[in-house]
Amino acid sequence: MPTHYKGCQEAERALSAYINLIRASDSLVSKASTQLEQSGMTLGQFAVLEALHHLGPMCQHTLAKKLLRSGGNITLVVDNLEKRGWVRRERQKDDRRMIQIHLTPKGARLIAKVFPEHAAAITQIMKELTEQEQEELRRIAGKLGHGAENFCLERFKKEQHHDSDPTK
Amino acid sequence: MPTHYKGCQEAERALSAYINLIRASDSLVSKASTQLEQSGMTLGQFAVLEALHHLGPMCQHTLAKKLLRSGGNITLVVDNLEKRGWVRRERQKDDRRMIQIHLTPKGARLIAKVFPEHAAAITQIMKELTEQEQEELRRIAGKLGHGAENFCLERFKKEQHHDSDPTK
DNA sequence: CTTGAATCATTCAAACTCAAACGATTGGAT
DNA sequence: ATCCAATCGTTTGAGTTTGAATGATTCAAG
Repeated sequence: MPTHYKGCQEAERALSAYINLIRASDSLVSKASTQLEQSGMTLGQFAVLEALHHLGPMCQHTLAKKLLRSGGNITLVVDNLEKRGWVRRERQKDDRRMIQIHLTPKGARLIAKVFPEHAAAITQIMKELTEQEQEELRRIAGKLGHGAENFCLERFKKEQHHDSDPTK
Repeated sequence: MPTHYKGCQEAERALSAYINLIRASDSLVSKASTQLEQSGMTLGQFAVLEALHHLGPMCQHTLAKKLLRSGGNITLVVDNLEKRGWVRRERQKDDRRMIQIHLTPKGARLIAKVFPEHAAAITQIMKELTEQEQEELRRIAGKLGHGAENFCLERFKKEQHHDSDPTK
């Protein structure tokens, strides 16, 4: 019996989980991106629109933290969203360093239509797992991505359970 | 009670799992990349070296399929690995369309040193989960990334348990 | 043998991402 | 009031990835 048998088992278990996790994520991101392309938007653009939709206007720095992206990245995504007329920049009066990003009516209509579609697509894909497996996946993956707050879900629940009023 | 309550619950469960999965994956990839940077290589470069290390020489097309990357991407990664003297291209005689990628002795020494380090780092990160959680994660994520074969793990196990002979 | 489809690698343009450098603005310390 | 550090958004350069176009090679059908 090799002296390092236990370490072996441990590494096997960890690496198996690691690889399967990343492959599953890649697979899902790929499917989600394809689905969103039909609506003419990027996954990154969707993420920004969704954050604004569920959390209201916010500055780019906050967006970057929420979405775990670099500031430069947010600048680019917001640029593209602005070109399409889905968001607008609004310099804050009290602190002119910040720029609040607002959904335009056009952008609000779009995300209000696309989000349920996207949610339905994800829900459909997740049907490959049982309810218990989904719960377990949520719990276990949550432990690994610890810093991550489920910001969008919090609001999503409220919105669905007792229709939140859209008047900011 | 809203009529769509059940669909709601379903979507909540699916989206929670989806988001946590992607965040966990991002977090792990980020940590893994940082760890590999110390060895002076990219995650993509590591993946290619690791595949060659555990599966032996293969052509770029096979690499692309194994690693779920585009052909153009593999060309670039192999270019960079070749510049560093870690792999060499060898045109096949029987089918001159294919180019087999071989580890150079230098590359073989490198991956033989780096892989255990990287495996140890992943193992360490995964300690945030219990053994049972790792098993569950492997199983559940495996269902989602279904097309994905655990090619490297298969060989990794053999190698560790009864030192496979390196003579191709 | 010749033609045409299929396979494989390369190249190129486009998009996305990050990190670092930069300029503008703010707020606190002196 | 002035200076200095911190914060915020933008720009730039480098790296990664994809998909489409291209060229080389193989194989099978006629």
